Formats: sequence, C-alpha cells, structure tokens
Amino acid sequence: MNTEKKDPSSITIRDVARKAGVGVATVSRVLNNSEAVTEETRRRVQATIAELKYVPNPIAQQLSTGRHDAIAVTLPFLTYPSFVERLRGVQHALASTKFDLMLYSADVPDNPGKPPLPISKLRADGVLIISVPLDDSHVQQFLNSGLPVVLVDLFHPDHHRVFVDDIEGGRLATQHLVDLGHKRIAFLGDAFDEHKTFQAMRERFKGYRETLAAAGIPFRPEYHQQGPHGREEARVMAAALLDMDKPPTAIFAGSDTQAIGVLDVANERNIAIPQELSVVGYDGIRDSEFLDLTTVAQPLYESGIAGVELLLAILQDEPATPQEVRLPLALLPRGSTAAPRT
Amino acid sequence: MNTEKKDPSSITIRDVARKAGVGVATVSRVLNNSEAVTEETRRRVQATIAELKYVPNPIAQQLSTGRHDAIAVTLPFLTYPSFVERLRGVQHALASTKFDLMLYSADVPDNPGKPPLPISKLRADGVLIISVPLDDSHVQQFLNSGLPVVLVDLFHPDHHRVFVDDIEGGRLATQHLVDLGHKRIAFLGDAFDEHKTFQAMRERFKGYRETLAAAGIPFRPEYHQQGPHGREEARVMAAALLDMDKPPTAIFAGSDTQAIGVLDVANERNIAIPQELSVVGYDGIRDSEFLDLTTVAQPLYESGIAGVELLLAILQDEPATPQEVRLPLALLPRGSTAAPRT
DNA sequence: CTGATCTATGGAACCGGTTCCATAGTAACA
DNA sequence: TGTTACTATGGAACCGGTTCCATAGATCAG
Repeated sequence: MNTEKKDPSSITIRDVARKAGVGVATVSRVLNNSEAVTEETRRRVQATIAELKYVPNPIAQQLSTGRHDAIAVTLPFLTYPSFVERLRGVQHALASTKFDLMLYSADVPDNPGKPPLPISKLRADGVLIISVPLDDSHVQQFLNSGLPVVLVDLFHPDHHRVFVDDIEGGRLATQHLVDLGHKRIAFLGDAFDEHKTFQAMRERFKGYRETLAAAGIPFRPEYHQQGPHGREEARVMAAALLDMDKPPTAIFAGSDTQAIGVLDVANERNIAIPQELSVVGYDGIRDSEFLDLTTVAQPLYESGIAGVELLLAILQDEPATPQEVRLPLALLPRGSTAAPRT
Repeated sequence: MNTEKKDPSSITIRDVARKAGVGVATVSRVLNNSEAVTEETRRRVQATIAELKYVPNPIAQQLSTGRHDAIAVTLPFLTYPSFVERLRGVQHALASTKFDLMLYSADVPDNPGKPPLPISKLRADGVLIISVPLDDSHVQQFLNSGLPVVLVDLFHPDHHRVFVDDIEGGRLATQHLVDLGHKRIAFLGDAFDEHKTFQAMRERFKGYRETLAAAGIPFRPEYHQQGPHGREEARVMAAALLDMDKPPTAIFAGSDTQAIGVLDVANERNIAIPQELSVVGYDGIRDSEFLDLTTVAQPLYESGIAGVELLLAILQDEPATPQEVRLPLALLPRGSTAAPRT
C-alpha cells in the first residue's frame, strides 16, 4: 500500500561492498569485527560505511542469525506499584545491553483469562515472567518451546527464578509484632490458589503461623482474612476484623497496598495508629515510606535487575538445572507499629 | 554458539508446500488468505499446516514485507503514576491488535542525557512518545527518519499528537479557587524549559495567570514557585510559600504528585485542609481520590488508548498534515478546597 | 469450433544480512 | 627455490517468508 517510502537507509551491504571494492562477506566481517581483516581494508570499509551512512538492517540480521536481540517481559496489568517498580529494574538493566524490551500484559481487561503471551509468535530470545500466576498448562508450553524463561516472584520447580524467602518474610513481620507484645495478631491477604505459580501469599501466611506457634499464640481462623487484592478490598477485610468483639491489636497485611487499605479504615474510624492498632505491610513500595508504615521490604527494583541478569546468563550458558537467585528481605520498623495498650 | 537448539518450529513453508503437493506461493496465499485459492486446495493446505503444526516465522515475514508489527513507546522513567496510567492505556489498546509493544525509557539513571531511542535501529512501524521532553534535534531526527510518530502530552508543530488544553486546565483550577473567594492563590509547578516539547506546565501557568487577571487579582511573583518535579521537591516549595508573611490561602499545584507534597507539609504543620488552606492538583491520578484532593482530571489512561489509535490510523493513511486529538479535562471538586476563612 | 480472456497455480526472484567454502597470494619451511 | 600451510578475501548458498510473472486449463463470445 506504500511502495516508495522515503528510505534513507535503503543502502544495503552490497552497496557498501561495491563502493568499497570488496565482497559482502568482508563488509559483514568488519561489521561484526570477526576474524581477521587487514587493517587497511577494515579502514576502507569503515570509511565507506560512514560515507554512505549505512546502517545494517536488524531484521535481516535476525533472520540469518536466528537471534532477536529482544526480551519479552510479562507482568500483571500495571495496577500495583510493586509491579511497576520491578519493571523499572528490568528496564534499567536492559538499557545497557543490546536487548530491546517487549512488554506483554498478562491480564488485559477485555480478556481476563487470556494466556499471557502467544509463545509461538514471540519474537524474543528469552522471557521474563513477573508475578503472573501461571497455571501448569502454560508452564508446560514454555518448557516445550525451549525458550529460556526466568520467573520473578513466582515459583515452579522446572524454571529458573529470582525470589525472596516469603516464609521468612512472614516470620519477620509476625515476630516483630510478637516482640512488641501483641497477642491478637491478624493476617490479611490474598486468597490462595493451589494451581498457580504465585505462592508468595501462602508462604507469608505460613511464616505468620509458624511464628505464632513458636510464640505459643494459638491461631484464630477468624483473624485470617483473605480476598482479592486491592486497597478497597482490603478496607472491607479490615473493617470485618475491627468489627469483631475482640478485634486484633495488630494486623499483618500481605502487601503494602492492603496495609494502606487498613490504614484507611483506621483513619475513618479515628483509630490511632500505632497506639490502638499496629499495622505491618509487605513489599516496601515508595508510599510505605511516606505513610510511615512498618513493612517487610523486598528489593523490587533489584528483582527486575536480577531477573534480567539471570536471563542473560542463561542465554549464554543454557545451564541444565534450574537456577535460583535469592534476594534479601528486611523488616523496616516505622511508625505504624508499637506495643499494644494494656 | 548453539547450533542445534530444539526446534519444533523448524518446519518451513516449503515443507508444507511439498507435503500438500502445492507451490510455496499457494501456501503463502492461504496464510494471508489473499487472492483466489480454490476452496479445495485451501482446505488441503490448511490441513497440512495443522498436521505439521506449522507456524510461520515472523522474522522472515518482516523481512519480506518490511513491516515490523510492533510499536515503540518511549516515556520517562516510570517514576510517576501518571506515566504508568498512560502506559496502561497503550498496553490495553495494543493488546487487541497484532502489534507488539516495545518499551523504551527515555531517562535511564546511568545515562540521563541519552537520546530516547536509537532511531536507526528501531524495529517498529511507529513511535509513541509520551511526556518525554525532546529537544529540537531529536524531533528533527524523527522527521527525517520518516517513521510515523505520535506525541502524547507533548507539543511540536510538525507532529501528530494527543493533547489536553492545559491553558484551559489552568483556568479551571484557578477559577474554582477564585469562585470560592480566594485572593491569595499560589502556583507551584515544574520549571519551564523553552526548548523542549513539554510545554504543559507553562500552559497551566498561563491559564492561571489569565484567570487571575480576569478576576482582577494581581499576579504576585513570590506566589510562583517552580522547581524539579517530585513530591519531596514540592514539599520544599510548599514550605517556602507557607513561611511567607502573607502566605497564600490556596495553592494550585501543577500535578497531583506535587499537590501531595503540599498536603504533606500541611499535615506536618497541622494546617487544616481545606479550612486553612485549599489545595488543587492536576492529573487525576488514583491517589487523588483516596486523598480527597480536588484536581483537574485529565484522561490519562484514555490518552494512551487515543495515542495508539491515532498512530494506527496514521500507519494506514499517512496523512499529509499533523493530526490532533484533543481530550477533555474536568475539574473534580473534592474535600481539599473550600472558601477561605475571613 | 476456435481464438480471446480469465483464473488458479507454481517457479523463481527478492528482502538484506551471515557464513561456508574455494581460491589467490603470501609466508614459512626444507 | 619448490612445496606446503596460512591468511585475507570473494562468491554463493542460506535464513524463511512474499510476490511478480509466466502458464496451463477453463470459460466465454462470436
């Protein structure tokens, strides 16, 4: 529909070869500075390249080499700050490489159940899957495709991954509250899903229960609220907790977003934080600092960087066994937690 | 370095042609369901394709058609919610098309002055530039490259764009404060830069001054604070305003992020909002709702959608003159503004 | 019934690189 | 000085599609 575009870069490698009086193979060698080319011919070719303002066509390079020089990144729709923060890390890490970043959203509004990406037509050398709960059939597709995959914030035994120890994180948060003297500690988080790769919430909960048990505090099922992720949804769950006859004196929320929902409710009801209610979040997003929220900080930005680095390493070596990179967690005690009133 | 990858998709169009007993041209015709192919041969070819699980190699398609089936999106590093919101719109709009999304960050920490993207090696059919202040030399490069470009939240006379009327937005915010009876109205925003395509802040300021003038309120230069963007930076500017002998009774912040910085300071100093100080923001990010911040809402998500739609339309038609799509603004009066105390 | 027109189809060129392989020229060795 | 082993280089095949162009067979008009 458009035959004669303005094409300043329609100069091909053959034009360069002809003008420089060499063969195309030699030009190609100069471009990839491979093998031995006489210093003199190299200079001549380079001069011609500069003169003609020749730029190699990346698509042709891809076709003949089989490489794409691109990484596909899938992550949930960018509604939560933690995903964005991870993506920033990915972007940063990729910026200093030759790889481009192809972004795929796993969950487009129109099409909630859609498989994250059409693997067969993926034009990338590797895939980074961040926080997208995949079910087994998708995981299998990736394994079959032979495309290198790195999971971030996800777990599957057959895949490389970058992770934090969420059980430990659950312990850190809960132990902090126990240490402050709390006995009535609630957990507010996402609903669990057995069949998915996203297990973080389950593990945080596990750490919570272990710590309660170790402290000799019985687990009270009514103190465990679970529901869809989101600030609004968290408000509803927090309200349910605070409406109880014996409301908790501390709430451990599975994410900062949810913790902020708890703070909203406390604010509405004039419940003093931390005097009347202690709140701990999880993630360490930027807002947690502004809100003076005690939280278990995980290296979000760094996880993006680590994911890229791991993927690039795998692209080179193709290791036989799944590689794992563990990132550290840190409890950041801030103003939203204190000893309970006695 | 890796000669024999597992290659389930190493079946080529010629394999299909041979097996189906037709020519490659016919297979190609079936793939692109172009021209006339007998219903019978079509079926036979399709059966063979299914049987062999043949998937066309996208790179080869790109090479021969010259298309990329990808859109490059450049935007500032994802530090502010408004950029993310726009990106979400882009992502959503692209999801229902055949186009992939290649993400480029204009401002990588390591490399602040770096040109947004290496145009020559851009593997995309078009470019969407969102909120990235470009200087003229970059704009020129794009124009020379012949690559279709759409600007979102930016202005340049030679480029297509999606925009809001920021002068009008400045008027809306200021008029709202004037109508409430304020006389001492400050403006707090980014520093201007003549040579860039990002002119929004200047225009909001222009709307502010026009409205003041129309209301017969003299402009007081000391009520105009400008500095780098950011919540923290806004706190400093807000503090300067509130430290004055005759502090403003209302502050119009050029963005919600900056307005939130103002609220921070008010909160620290126990200045009652809106009784002692009215605050108006700009953008309508999600947090503005939670914070009950009066703001001039612009359609951020929709701007991403509109940008993609405009770009795709241009890809088809290549219109001779720059196209413009204007999106509406709306003042959302909320709890952060009220009449001044007399 | 025959020549003209149309339709479905196949072969081959093409997109623009990379790389295998053959070769001419030179260096090294005996 | 003759033979061998390199080295630098060019030609051509190749990656896997799309599409131009030629052709065989079918259809139609006179």
